[in-house]
Amino acid sequence: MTVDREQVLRTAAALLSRKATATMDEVAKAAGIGRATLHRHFAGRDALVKALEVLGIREFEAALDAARLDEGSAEEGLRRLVAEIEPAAGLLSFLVTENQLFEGAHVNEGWGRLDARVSAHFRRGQQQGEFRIDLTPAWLTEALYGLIGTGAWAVQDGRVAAKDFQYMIVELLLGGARRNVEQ
Amino acid sequence: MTVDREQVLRTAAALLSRKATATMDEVAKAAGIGRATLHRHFAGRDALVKALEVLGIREFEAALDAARLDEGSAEEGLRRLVAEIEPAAGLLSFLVTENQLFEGAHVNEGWGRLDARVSAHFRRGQQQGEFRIDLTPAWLTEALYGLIGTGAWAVQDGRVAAKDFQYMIVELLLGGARRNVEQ
DNA sequence: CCCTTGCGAGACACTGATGTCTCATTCGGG
DNA sequence: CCCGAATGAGACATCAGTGTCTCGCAAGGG
Repeated sequence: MTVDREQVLRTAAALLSRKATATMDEVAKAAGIGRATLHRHFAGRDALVKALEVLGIREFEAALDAARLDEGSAEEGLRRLVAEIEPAAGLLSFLVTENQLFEGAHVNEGWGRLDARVSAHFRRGQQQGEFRIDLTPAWLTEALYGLIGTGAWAVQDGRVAAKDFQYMIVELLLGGARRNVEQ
Repeated sequence: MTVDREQVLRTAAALLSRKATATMDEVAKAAGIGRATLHRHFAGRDALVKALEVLGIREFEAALDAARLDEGSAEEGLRRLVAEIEPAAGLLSFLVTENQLFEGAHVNEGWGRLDARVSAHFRRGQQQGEFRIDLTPAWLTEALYGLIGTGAWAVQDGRVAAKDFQYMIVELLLGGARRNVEQ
C-alpha cells in the first residue's frame, strides 16, 4: 500500500531525462500512483527535482566508492565504475542534462565533488601511461557521462540490449571504434 | 531590421537543448527579439520545435552529403562528417534529445533516413575491416550523436575549447582513451 | 474483527505561460 | 526626405499545469 519512494524517483528520472517538460500528472501516471500521492511525497515539482538530484548524487557517490578507483589499473577501475553505475544510469543521465541548466551558475557542490573524483581518475590513468594525454580529463569525464546517458537511452528504446550496456560503453570509451591492426 | 530566421532557430536550439522548459519569452530574449516577433515567425511553441526539426534535419543531411562518406576510408569519412556537422552541433543535440520523446512512437521519417545513412557508414567500416565488429553500428551511431551533443555542451560551458571540438570527438570515438603501447 | 493509515479520484482556485491584439517606433528603400 | 514594412513593448483573455482540499476505499496491523 505504501508508495516506494525510491522506485517513484527512478521512474521519474527515466521519464524526465527523456521529456523534461513532462507534467506532474504524467510523472505520477508513469510511476503508477495518483497525482495527489505524488504531491504528498514531494511538495512540488522543484522538490521532486531536488530529491532526484539528492538521490542521484548519493547513488553516484556510492558507485564511486564501490568501484574502488584507487585499486588496480585505471582501466579496471573504470570498468568497475561503469558496472556499479549501471543501475543508476537513468538518474545520472537526468542529472547530467539537468546540470546543464545551472540557474545562475550555482553548480551543485555535491556534483562538483563527484566530477572531481572522476576527473582525477582519468588524470591518474594518464600519469600512469595507461590513457592518452591528448584527451583532457575534463573531456573524458564529460564523454563518460554522455556515453552513459546515451547508453541508458539506447537500452530504454531497445536499440541496444541491456546486457551489452557495460561492454558497449567501456569498450568504446577505452578502445574506440577503430580496429587495431596488430590484433 | 528583418529578423534572421535561421539565427533565431540556432539560438533557440542552443537554449532549448539545455533547458527544454524554457519559456517562449526566454527564447525570444535569448534571440534578442520581442516575444510578439517570435510569434509572428512561429505560430507557437509546437511550430517552433517543428521548424527546429526541419532545419536540423536539413543541415544534418547537408553535412552528410558534404562529407562524401563513400569516398576514401571510413575513418576519413567520419572525420569529414564531424567537421561538417560542427556548425549544426547545437541543432543536432536538440534533435537527439527531442527525438527521445517520440510521442506515440511516431519517429520522424527524415530522421530515420539520416540514421540509416550514418549506421550504414559504420557498417561499411566494419565490413572493410576498419572498425571493430563487436560494437554494433546502431551503438556507434548513438555514441556519435551522444558525443557530439556532449561536445557541444562542453564547448558552450567552456569545459572544452571550441577548437578542440572535432579532435576530441573523433579521436575518442575512433581510438578511445586507452594509450596504445606500441606507440 | 475493527480501526487506523495511506492511497486514488476528483473538485477547486490560482498561477504562469500562451496566443492575439494594438500602438508607437525605427529602419531602410525609393 | 518620406513612407511603408517590420519590430518592440505592452495589454488582454485563455488555458494548461499546479497545489490544496475532500471523500470514499482498500490494506494491514493490533
